[in-house]
Amino acid sequence: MLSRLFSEVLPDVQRLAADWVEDNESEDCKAKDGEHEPCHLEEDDLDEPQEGSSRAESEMAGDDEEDDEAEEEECGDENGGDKPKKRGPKKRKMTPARQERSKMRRLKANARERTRMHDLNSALDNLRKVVPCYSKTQKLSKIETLRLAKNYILALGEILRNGKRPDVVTYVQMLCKGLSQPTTNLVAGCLQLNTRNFLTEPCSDAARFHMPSSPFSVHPYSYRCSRLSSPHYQPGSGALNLRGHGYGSGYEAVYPPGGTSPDYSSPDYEGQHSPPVCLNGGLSGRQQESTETDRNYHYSMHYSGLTSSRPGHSLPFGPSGARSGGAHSENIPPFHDAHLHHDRAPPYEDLNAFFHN
DNA sequence: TAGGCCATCTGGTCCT
DNA sequence: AGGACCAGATGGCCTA
Repeated sequence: MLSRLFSEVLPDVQRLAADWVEDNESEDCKAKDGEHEPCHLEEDDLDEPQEGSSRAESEMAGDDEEDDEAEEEECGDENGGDKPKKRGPKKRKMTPARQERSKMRRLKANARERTRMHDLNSALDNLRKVVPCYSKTQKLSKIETLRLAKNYILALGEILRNGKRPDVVTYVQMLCKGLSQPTTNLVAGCLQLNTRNFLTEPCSDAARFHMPSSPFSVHPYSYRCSRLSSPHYQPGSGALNLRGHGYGSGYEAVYPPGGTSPDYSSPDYEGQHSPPVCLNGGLSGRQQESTETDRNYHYSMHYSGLTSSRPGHSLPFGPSGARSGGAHSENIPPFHDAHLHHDRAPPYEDLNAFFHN
């Protein structure tokens, strides 16, 4: 069943990411070697960089009529002196008509290229929607989308192979492998929301906010609980350093046992925007921590809002921070904006069931 | 202000 | 010949 599930849900992901899987290593090497080598323009190209006498234009102008013959003769005569003859296609004089045609061809080619890139971006958008942690406004970059998709496929494949749900930390590690620190925090933040009940006994709140189509149960407080009550969380430090306590010892170091609900009336809760985890161990003390912190906080917040938008699901606070008297950061996009992709496609229910076996 | 990301233009190459 | 694909160059925008 799961095989069918993946074949239905992930063909696009697989198709798009397959190349990435294959080329990942080579691309990294390419990047190290400096992939933006300046192109070596030939002297002829430098003469008229816009539309004058580039070699390609000369070649593209091959659809000209009879007058070309005479022009070619001229070109040949130019080299008839002491200088050795130039090899390669002979240059043709750019008549106004030829220039016009060349310009039109170029414009058409540009339009095609634009369309092609738009299609590619559209496909990438579709890919963003099926990988974990999707947001309309705070989109993953192209490269990070591909990396995450690759990891996601590998992780799902691993699940299929083993036939059992993975350890959450391992799962997160697999997803975040090779991702940049901001993306790692982003994904971890999203996943952490959903992994709360993966690890702890469901409480009444968890039952209330359970999302049936998510691979993990959702506890809207999970992120906040961990940040507020974890002994390892320090306001302003920016990170709960999972690595510092060892992955092996587990998530519970991050999530305090019992999962006590935070005191939402406490002013301490306000403004503590710390990233959920530090999977790569590189966030603490970095300059970026505050921004990534905010970003992750936004994601978690929106996700909570998403759950609240479901019929029969209520939230103690709204997307606009109703709990804090309606104060709402301007930077926070609409609450329904960010969510886990598992919240959409019916096949994910199967996956959800799989994770909750 | 530097760096990252992106869209676009452009020319080269390959394929039909 | 024309289209698809690719990669380099460039400039704009955004963020730390």
